[in-house]
Formats: sequence, C-alpha cells, structure tokens
Amino acid sequence: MAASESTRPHRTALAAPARTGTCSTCGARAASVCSAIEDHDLSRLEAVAETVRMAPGTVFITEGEPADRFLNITSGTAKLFKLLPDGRRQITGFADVGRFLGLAAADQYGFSAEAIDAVTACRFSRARLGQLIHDAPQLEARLLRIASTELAAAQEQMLLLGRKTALERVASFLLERDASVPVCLGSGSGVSLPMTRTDIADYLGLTIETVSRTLSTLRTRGLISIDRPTEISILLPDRLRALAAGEG
Amino acid sequence: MAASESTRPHRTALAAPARTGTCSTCGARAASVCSAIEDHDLSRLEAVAETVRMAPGTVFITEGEPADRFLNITSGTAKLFKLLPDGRRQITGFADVGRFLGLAAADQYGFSAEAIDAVTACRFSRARLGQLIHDAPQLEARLLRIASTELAAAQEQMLLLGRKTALERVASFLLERDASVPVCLGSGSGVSLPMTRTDIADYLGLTIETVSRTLSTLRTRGLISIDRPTEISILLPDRLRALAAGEG
DNA sequence: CGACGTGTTGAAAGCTATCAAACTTAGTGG
DNA sequence: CCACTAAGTTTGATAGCTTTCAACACGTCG
Repeated sequence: MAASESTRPHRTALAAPARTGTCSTCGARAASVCSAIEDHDLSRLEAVAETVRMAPGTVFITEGEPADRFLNITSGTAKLFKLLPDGRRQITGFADVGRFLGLAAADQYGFSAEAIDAVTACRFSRARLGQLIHDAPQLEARLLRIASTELAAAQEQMLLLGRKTALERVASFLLERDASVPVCLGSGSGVSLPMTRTDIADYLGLTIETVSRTLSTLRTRGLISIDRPTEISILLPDRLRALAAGEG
Repeated sequence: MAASESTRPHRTALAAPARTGTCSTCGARAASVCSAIEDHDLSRLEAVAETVRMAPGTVFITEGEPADRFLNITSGTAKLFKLLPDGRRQITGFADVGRFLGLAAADQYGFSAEAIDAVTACRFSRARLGQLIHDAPQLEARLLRIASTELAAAQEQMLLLGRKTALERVASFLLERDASVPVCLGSGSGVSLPMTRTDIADYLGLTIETVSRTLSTLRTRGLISIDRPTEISILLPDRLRALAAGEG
C-alpha cells in the first residue's frame, strides 16, 4: 500500500496506513473527529493515541466487554454487528475511513466489530478522551454531531429492515455504498463491495441466496452490471433510486 | 407531579401536566436532560422554553421540515416514525416522559412525531439550545449520553427487525415496555400499551394480524394474560425473556 | 340500538428462507 | 502453465413464516 505506485487503479491512496503517531499527516484526519482539533492541539492527541493494525477477520470490539477504549478508523473497512445466542447476526453498519467507534453511554460495548479487510485505527482510552474533550471542548460538539448522524442512519436502516422488500433493500444498499466512497476514480458509478454476500445479507436482514438472486434480478432488468462479485456498476441510477425509495 | 392523591391506582400522577414555565416544579425534570441543569440556572431555562400541549393524533414533528426546534416530553407518549411514499410506516421508537426530541445533525428532521395520547412538552428553538449549552456546558455531555443511549437502542431494534421472529419481536416489545414504565403501582408485571395494534405492528415490522395472533399465542402458552387490549400482564417473565433473547 | 373503530380469528397467497447442487474465483502446488 | 482445492457465489426446488384478504367479535359513542 505504499503510495509510491501512483499508477495503480484502485483505492491505494486511501489504503495508505497512517504513520504511527503523526496526526498531522494522518490521511483520515479530514474525515474524522480529529478535524475538530486545532493543529496546535494535535501534538497532545498524538501523545495519547496509539496506532493499531488488524488483519482481516480480527474481532477488535466485543459486545458486552468493558467499553474502555475508543478508536478511529484510519484505513480499511470494519463490520459492526450484534449476535443472538443461536448465531443469528445483524450487522448494524460498516465503518470506513474516519469512522469513530466506541460511543457508548453504557459501561459495555453494545456491539462487536470485525475487520473486513486490513484495518488500521487510532486508539485511545476512555479516560484520555475525557482529557481531550477538556482540552478541546469543540470535540464534544463534534461527537454529538457524529452520534446524531449515526442515529439518523440507524433510523433509516430500521425503515429498511422493517418495511422494505428485498429488492428495495439491495437497491438502497448499493446507493448507500456508492455514496460512501469518498473520491473514487472516474469509473462512473462503480460500487466496490469489500464485504461478502454473507455480510450484505446480515446487514439487510436477508439470506445470501436472496441477496444473490436480487442482484441477478437487478442485472437482468438492466439497472446494474456485476463486473465481479466485489465490483458492481450502477447503470440506471434514477431507476435504482426510485426502487430504493419504495416507488419502484 | 402532585403526590397528594397517593391512593389512585393508575399513572395519573405522571399524567399531570407540567405547570407552564416553572421548571423547578416540572415533574419530568428528573427524567430529562434538564436534570443536568443546576437549580440556579433553571430560571434561564424557563425564560427560553414554552410549554405546548398536543391532542392525541397531533403530528408535531414532520420529517423533512426544518429542524429548528427541540422539545422535551413532560407527559404522555408520542410515536416517532418514518414513511415510504406508498404509506408504509416504520415506527422507530416511542417517546415517554423525559424524552428529548429533535436531535439532528442535518437541517431537517429525519423523522415525524405524533402524539398517541395527550402530550405536553417543553419547547425551545435550536438557537436557544446553543445558548443553554453555552451557559451550562454539562448539558452537551448529557445530550451526547442521550444520543449514545438512543443509538444503542436503535441497534438493538435493528437486530429485532432484521433477525428475530414475530414471537421474539413481540416478547421483546412487551419486556421493553415493562421496563420503561417508571414507578408503576404494585401490579406485578402489568404492561400498559397506550398505542394501538397498528402502532405496535409498525414498530415491530409486522402486520396487526400477526401482532394479534402472536399475543394470542403467548396467552395460550401461559406467558401472558391479556386483561384488556391496552393492558397486558406478564405471567412468566423468565420464559418471555428467553423468547425475546432468541432462546425460546 | 346501531354505527364505527379496533381487535381477533380463519383461509389462502406470496415473499423469503431453507435445502441442495453447480459454478466461479482465488490461491497453491505439481 | 495448469490441475487442484477451498471459499464464495449463483441458481434451482421446496418449505415455511408472515402477509393478504375476509369475516366476526368487542367496546364506545352518538
């Protein structure tokens, strides 16, 4: 992931790992809470944060464990989920670059988090977040804004899970993913899906078979093309949007 | 919240409307954000807040409209929901006494709110919330805590909507309602349901028929008794909890 | 008393899940 | 370079849970 190979087609720039402990050069800063911190306060942040790397499949937050740490994703994508005793899983969201994780009013994490691809993150303790907020009060307003945004997204997802059909769910998912990609290359509407069909199914409240069948239906209808399982192009965005909104 | 009539069976004490503009005697204060405000700051709060009364069925927040006001429920229960163009509805939550409404990072409300029974609330503008936070910074921490708690609840509801069966959903709902009743009378486990079956269905992602059938099933199995449509008793809380957790 | 809104129960249909098998992709080693 | 393996994906057939359509019961209220 060295940024030296600038001719590579994919998202290598975004995947560049943060240099350990140098917030001022952190590629995720602009997209994260840290943008709320002034330059002259960054040194203080560096002092309390550590950079961690997680291999794909690593569970780095476990529901029910003491919520004593926060992290900020600096590269890669993670899935956040909750489990039922018999193994049924609901993915509550995907966390990309800049996502702040660990917000919890309770003493325990309310969800688990697992790295999908290689994930790097900036980590610090709950106590130190308190320090940071004390030093930079605007951080708290920023966190409130983040929490509000996540809450709105959660409510939108409740609408999806409770009232949308499989076709509408998959359409919504593709558009959401499309919008989430920061500054992709000029591939038009190429949606990249680092997660498996199982992950998508557990996010949309469906089975992998239904996700696969639904994607095939969208392809047959000409709304999308499935270039590879992990790469989908949106051909008719307007019709896909209509579907996602429940007007299809 | 006059405690003078202590012999009355139901929640009449809670339903007593707040005296207009007197925060210091507001019955909802202890349960709301306002508990974060010191006594000597309350007069300032009174100056910027107005008390509003909504009749049952009143829609007092509409999705998509400018989010320029906040309110704090002082009595009654409201339903929060999102709609699809064809009328499908997802209720994202019920707001009881003390609930703070209007948190939104966006400029528009992300949901609508409608009074279920008679609702009274304390209302103030977004600009004035800024003033309040400026005067009482601990308010912001409190709001962050509230948002985090709501976020955790939303994630739990996503698990319910995406992965639980009708039986598990209804069991979860009854237990949630049971826990939400502040200090009910000593009726054991009497759950009061001010909302209709339609509301319950739209909250659980089911139809009214399925809700009704599922309640009947729970009654047949001896887990609950349906005293009235709006009043249900939990007879076997352990088995209901097991069901709700997905172990049933 | 009758109308109406709400809730309950029944029968059939539909969408998605489950079970099963073929196919594709990526990685490995001959 | 290609065969082989394992994981993931796609497609097919069937089953099941919930929805839909319909009728009846209950309680309120004019």
